[in-house]
Parts: sequence; C-alpha cells; structure tokens
Amino acid sequence: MQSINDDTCPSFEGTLELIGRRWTGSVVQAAARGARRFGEYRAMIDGISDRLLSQRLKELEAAGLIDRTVVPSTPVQILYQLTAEGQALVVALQPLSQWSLRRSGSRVTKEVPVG
Amino acid sequence: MQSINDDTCPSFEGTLELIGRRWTGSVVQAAARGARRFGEYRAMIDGISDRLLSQRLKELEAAGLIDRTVVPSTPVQILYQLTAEGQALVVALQPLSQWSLRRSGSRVTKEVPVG
DNA sequence: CTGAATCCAATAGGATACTG
DNA sequence: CAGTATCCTATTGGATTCAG
Repeated sequence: MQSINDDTCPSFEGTLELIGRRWTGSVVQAAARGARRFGEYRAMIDGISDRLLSQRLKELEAAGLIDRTVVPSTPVQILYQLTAEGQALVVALQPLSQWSLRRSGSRVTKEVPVG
Repeated sequence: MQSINDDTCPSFEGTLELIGRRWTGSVVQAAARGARRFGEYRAMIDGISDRLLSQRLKELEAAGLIDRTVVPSTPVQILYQLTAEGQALVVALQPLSQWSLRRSGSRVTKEVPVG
C-alpha cells in the first residue's frame, strides 16, 4: 500500500485547508445563494469583518472559484460571483452539508439549496 | 430565507473547520483505507509528526468520528477506527474528493468526460 | 509501540481606523 | 460603497526530547 500523500491526496488536503479557513464556508454559501456585491456578502454573513471578507474573497478568486468583475457604472460596481468551478464545488459540498445538518440535530426535510 | 448564520450553517462551518485543519483529511482517509494502529497511520501519512497525529486522532475522537479501543494484549494494542458517523463522513466527502482530483488534473479511476 | 511535554516560529484572526 | 492599513493576541504547527 502506498502513502496516501503520493499525488492524489495533496489536492484533497489542499481543498480542505482552503475551505476550512474561518468564514470561507459561509462566503461560498452566500455566493451560492446569490450574493454578488461586497455589502451583500457582509450582510449575509453575520460577524465577519471587512478585512476577513476581503481576504476570503481574494483567496477564492485566486483559487478560481469566484470571479471578480468591475462594472463601470456610477458609482462603480464590483461583483463577486461563482465561476463554473465554484458552482461545481458548491454541488460537491452538498453531501457534507447534509451530513453536518443531520449531525447537529436539525431536520432537513427536502429543501436543497442548489442543484 | 434567513441569514446563512442562523442555526443551520454554523454546523457546516464547524465541520469545515474541523476537517480543514492540517493533516485531518489525510487521517480520515487513512482510517477509511484501513489504518487502525498509531504506527499504521504514521506510515500512511508521509510527513506527519507524532504530536500532530496524536492531536488529530484526539480531535476526531472527541467529535465522535473515530473510536479509540485499547486491546489488552502484550504489548497493549490501541486501535483507532471510524465510527458509523465517521464512515458516513467519508462517504459525504467523496464528491469533494472527486472535485479536487478533477481540478488537480489527476485522472479518476473511471474516465471522466471533459466536455 | 504509543504517545506526552516542551519550546519556538509562523500564521490566523479580531478590532479599529482610515481612504478613493 | 469597497476596501486597506495597523496593531495585537491567540492559535497552529514543526522539531525535539522524554516516558510508560
């Protein structure tokens, strides 16, 4: 049996460490639920600071999961939206989300946010 | 709907922060692949230190995902195995694992159409 | 073999204030 | 509105040593 850190699992660990940082899950979920502007994210994620929100958005953008667009209106609008990869991530995260919900005792009848 | 930090998503964030710590994904995967004794985990996870392996196992045990059993043989054996919850987690993590693999360009066992 | 203890460096995150 | 800059503390993780 070879080491599990050969070439396949580092990517998995990397993914976990990316989305395991504080607030990141919430930011991704906010994006999945339609947040686009900075203030929308901030309003949807209770307790997050500007600094961390900015940082998380940058990390997700660097990872190719969120797309930052500058709309030349007046005033300028900046939009953060999930890329195709980001949307695929949201889908891939759903079983884990369900698992978390069941564990925490909440009942999740049937409503699944995205998909 | 309500704020995403109402009562449902904290559990999700908590889960992400638990398995997002360094090595935790590897430890869970090692368990899923049959590791049971401390030394087996250590051998399967290249680069992890005793201290961190011990810490991760404790965290997973505290979360109810891994079960620690002392077998009174000579010398005493200590077994770390996934609980039912832990096994459910492994299953719930599979789509995320697949997503990571596709992203990193690795091939999945079965061919995945690119388009 | 299975850890616990200690020390240290790096990073993460919270609070606050300020800017184009 | 959409961030940046700073400061400061807490947490993390790596390395090494010791022990039952």
